[in-house]
Amino acid sequence: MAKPEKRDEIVRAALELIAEHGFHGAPMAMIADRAGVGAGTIYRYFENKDLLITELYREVEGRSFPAIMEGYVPEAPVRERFLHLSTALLRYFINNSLEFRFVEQFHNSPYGVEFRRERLLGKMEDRFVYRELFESGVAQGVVKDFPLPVLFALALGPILAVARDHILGFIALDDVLITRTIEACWDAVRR
Amino acid sequence: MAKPEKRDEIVRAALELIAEHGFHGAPMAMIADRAGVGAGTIYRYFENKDLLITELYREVEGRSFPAIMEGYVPEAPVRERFLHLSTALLRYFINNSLEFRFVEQFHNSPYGVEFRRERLLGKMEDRFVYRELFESGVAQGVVKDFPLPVLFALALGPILAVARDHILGFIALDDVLITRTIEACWDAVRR
Amino acid sequence: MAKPEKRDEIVRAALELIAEHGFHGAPMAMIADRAGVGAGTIYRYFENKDLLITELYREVEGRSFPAIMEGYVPEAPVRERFLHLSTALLRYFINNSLEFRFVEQFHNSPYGVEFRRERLLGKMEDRFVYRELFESGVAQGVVKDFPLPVLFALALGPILAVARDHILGFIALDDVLITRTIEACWDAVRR
Amino acid sequence: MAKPEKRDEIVRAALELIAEHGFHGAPMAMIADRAGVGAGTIYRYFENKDLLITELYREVEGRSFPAIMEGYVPEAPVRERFLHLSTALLRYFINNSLEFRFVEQFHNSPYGVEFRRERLLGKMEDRFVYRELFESGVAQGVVKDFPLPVLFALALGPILAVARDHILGFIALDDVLITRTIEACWDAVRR
DNA sequence: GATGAATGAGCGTTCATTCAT
DNA sequence: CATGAATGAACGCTCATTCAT
Repeated sequence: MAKPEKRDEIVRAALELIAEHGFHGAPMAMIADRAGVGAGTIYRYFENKDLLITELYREVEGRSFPAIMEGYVPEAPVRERFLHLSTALLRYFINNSLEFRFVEQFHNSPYGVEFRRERLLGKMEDRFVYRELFESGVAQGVVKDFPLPVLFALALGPILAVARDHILGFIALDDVLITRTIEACWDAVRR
Repeated sequence: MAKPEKRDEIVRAALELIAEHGFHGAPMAMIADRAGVGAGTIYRYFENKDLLITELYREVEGRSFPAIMEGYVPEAPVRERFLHLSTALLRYFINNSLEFRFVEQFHNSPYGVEFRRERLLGKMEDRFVYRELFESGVAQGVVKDFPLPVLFALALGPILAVARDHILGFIALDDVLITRTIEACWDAVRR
Repeated sequence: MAKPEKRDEIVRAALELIAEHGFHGAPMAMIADRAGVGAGTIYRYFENKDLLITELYREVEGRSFPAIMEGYVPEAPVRERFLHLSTALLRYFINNSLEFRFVEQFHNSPYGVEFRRERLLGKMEDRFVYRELFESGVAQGVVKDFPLPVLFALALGPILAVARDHILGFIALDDVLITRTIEACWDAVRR
Repeated sequence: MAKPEKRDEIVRAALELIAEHGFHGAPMAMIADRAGVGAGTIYRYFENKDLLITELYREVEGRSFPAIMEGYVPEAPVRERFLHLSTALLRYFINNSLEFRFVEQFHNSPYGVEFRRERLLGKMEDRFVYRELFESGVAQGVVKDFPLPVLFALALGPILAVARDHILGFIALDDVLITRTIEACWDAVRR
């Protein structure tokens, strides 16, 4: 087994275990086991558990970006672009529930606090598109004039909530419901 | 120190420590210490740590109910009632950040999963008012016809998000911003 | 078993194991085992392994003092006093080989370095008597005018060496040989 | 890089690291690194770490021999020869502090015990000269009639002690002090 | 009823050694 | 021959839980 494959196996195993059982339920030995790797091997790729988790987070965070940018038309009207991004994001969460649950775990953990600010300021890739979108929306007078974090809350808060509920089996989001939900989010941010 | 006082001290200490440092940062010995109680004493009131935490959760969950019900007029129009409840809830979170942070921690933890269903079904006190409100709103045609979890997501998702951001110091919610944010949430759910 | 007894058992077990097998050969679990105590119990008495070892050292270092001071006559001539102290010290080492070997291990270890200075400056109890003795000896012109560390080296270097050899079974020190050896040490320091 | 050079690099690296940081601070990987060699390569030259260290010891022990023999006159009087050897040895220790510190570490470690006997019996090169010297000294009646280990202790114990103190910076040995110290050692062994 | 000393399973991490390349 | 990635046993340490007092 070549080098990058082992790293990937470790990352995948950590993602799975943390998504399924939380940070408590993912000891290094268990991650190693699930990755088909010796316990010490993890430390060849990651200095310690904290760094494994934060690197995993960065990796996972980046993965949604291409998904939401596919078919994105920067010249389209703000509303269209909002609907596109948000629909794609919700779909991505639903179709990648491991990633979604890991990220949720991460955000509500000691690790996540330091990452919050950069997310709020729209410094991460996917947030950055949203940021630009909101800023031009506000400038054009089609989006309510709120501080960025409030707009993020209005747009993404419900998306995260319904994604969570869907993944846990409390609702079944189909195409129609997704579309309507995203449109309701638009109602929240639009002027 | 009489019996119920000890129990209360333990609960208070656990709330504080978990809110401030997360579940990791709140060993039983530390909780006992902060409560001014012997380590073994906790086990006279709570069978084990899990039960301490879930009981603490139930208690904390119930506390917001009186706060949001104060001045609530069941006969008022749906919109008015929604604005009242949501504003009161957001204010409660902001003014009781320990409780808020604990509940957030709880929801994103192995403990929280089993509690989600009853929340989603509006079985907890405060959710129950919301549930009735949404149901009558839908019946009257003033609220979008969504499954309950989606309405909860649209209404409460942003509230939780802005409360979090406020408590962490990323935004400063004043009366005006609170009102406008809640009105935006109404835009999301109203027809 | 009452509290101080457990602490003493731990200290004794650590002393034995380190004396017999060196620092490598004395894992915490083994110390706990030999002390008849749970592994975690050690940490109720000592914050960590380093502190267990340095506290053990301080304790052991102090033990030789009463032994060498017994029958010490501060008014006696320098030579007499030197012979008394050194003989008593060598006897103490021989009769307490665990302590001796532990201290030897300690001095030649990362732990020991910081303690060396205070020993050299005669700041420890037993060294302090020697220091006074040498200083008055130099003042009276009966001891060679050397820096203190050199006098310590001349007096104690051979004592440590023969104690080591005796304990390891390479020589058999009897009363006559002890006396003659100490007198030879006096020859080294006397004018 | 040819074979013997690699071996030398490994030996040098091990010497440096152990002298500087002790046995704890010299993992095989670090030795390999410092030697500019792969970790596995060490095992082509040394069966395991213990053997690397003991071989290193034998090598280092031998190095002082030429230094002390330079200018040694076997026909000179015992006193002269003693002063020559001991002065040269002390100087060697001071000028080769890495070797000195390694050897000290070694002696006070599980490794060192088995080597003590042959040293005490004067079976190693440099000890052998001393042994002969002492034996002829005793025969001539100019050296005290002690068992060999006691004579070694009286002569070398102080030398090791002052070398240690000098290297650690607690005293500054200059030519005068060296000479006087060695003469004091002679006082200890001479009749 | 209350205590807190004692416990030991389980954690994250290190490192001497092996072996496929 | 040389490599260095991989290994896993063993380490120091934590903490939920128990139980003698």
